[in-house]
Amino acid sequence: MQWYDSVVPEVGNSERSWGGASFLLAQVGAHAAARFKERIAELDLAAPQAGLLRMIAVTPGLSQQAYATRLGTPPSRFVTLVDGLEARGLVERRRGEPDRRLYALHLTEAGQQMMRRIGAVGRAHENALCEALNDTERAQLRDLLARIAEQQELTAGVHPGYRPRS
Amino acid sequence: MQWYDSVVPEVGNSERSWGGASFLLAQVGAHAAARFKERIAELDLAAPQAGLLRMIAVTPGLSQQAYATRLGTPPSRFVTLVDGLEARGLVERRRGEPDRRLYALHLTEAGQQMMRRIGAVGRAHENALCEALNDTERAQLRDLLARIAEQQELTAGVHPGYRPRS
DNA sequence: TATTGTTATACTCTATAACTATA
DNA sequence: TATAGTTATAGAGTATAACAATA
Repeated sequence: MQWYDSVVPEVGNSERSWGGASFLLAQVGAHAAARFKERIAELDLAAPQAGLLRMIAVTPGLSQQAYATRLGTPPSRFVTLVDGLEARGLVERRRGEPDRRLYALHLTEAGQQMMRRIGAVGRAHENALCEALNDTERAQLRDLLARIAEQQELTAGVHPGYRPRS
Repeated sequence: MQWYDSVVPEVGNSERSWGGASFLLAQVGAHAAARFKERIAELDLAAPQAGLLRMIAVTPGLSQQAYATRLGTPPSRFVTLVDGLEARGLVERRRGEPDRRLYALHLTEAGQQMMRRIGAVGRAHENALCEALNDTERAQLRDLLARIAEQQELTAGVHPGYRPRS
């Protein structure tokens, strides 16, 4: 008998679906996101900002449109996101050459420093979240989740929260 | 080399934290929630409504306050949630006896029928989401997630989305 | 005329706090 | 005076669509 079975011993199959992998995934996933949001807020960042910083760090110099397309974000929302990072001096808009319609995005020095702090936050978060599992089990979990992600055609490193909700 | 490693081969440790279990959990968890939202929308329900219906099905007859406390939801939001379900004839408010300040919540006949349809949706959702895994692996995944949930002190069957965001 | 980026606006969801009724 | 539930209102976050600049 598992923990997630024990609480609803008397109900039928329909209610029991809450003990399935899909509900646990949504539940624990939302918990993970909430805890990360708390930690990243201490750097005065929102989670989507941290995700964008990381994407720029990994693949710098693309146009705003290119990043927005990769993330699945509507342009107007993406502009707001970049505005916040640029106002804090973490990201730089460099006018396109020769096509002056586009802006290539780059991390500033401060932005690269921020990425290192985000990395530290991420590692602390990972450890706190997986405290119940040993190293072998964590690897097992990563493997199972990665296989689901691949089969569901999720893009590595891109959180679905960037996509429109409708 | 895993799928989630292969995409960012050249970057440092800070950016690599996106391949950790915690990011995969948030990512796949958000995906699971989004897919469930789509499916449940075909029954003209929002996900939080389905979760509340299920809680009432499992433990009927409590006061609104009791449910709201269990879910961690502010009273005003809870009222809105119940209003929607009552207007559709899925949930019934029964005036408290003898304390006429409370309303005990029960599923109507239509509400119980709806729970069966939700159960079918949930099973289809589970199968689609876990298509990449065989039965043994699904059990493994449930076990790992349930251990994290327990250590993180999550309440079984209660999605963190009911809690205030601040 | 098409494309990149921006701004204006409206909509959805939710939290805070004031309010009503019962105790 | 305290508690259960409700209503009013404001705020955050986000999408739609119109717009300006450049090609």
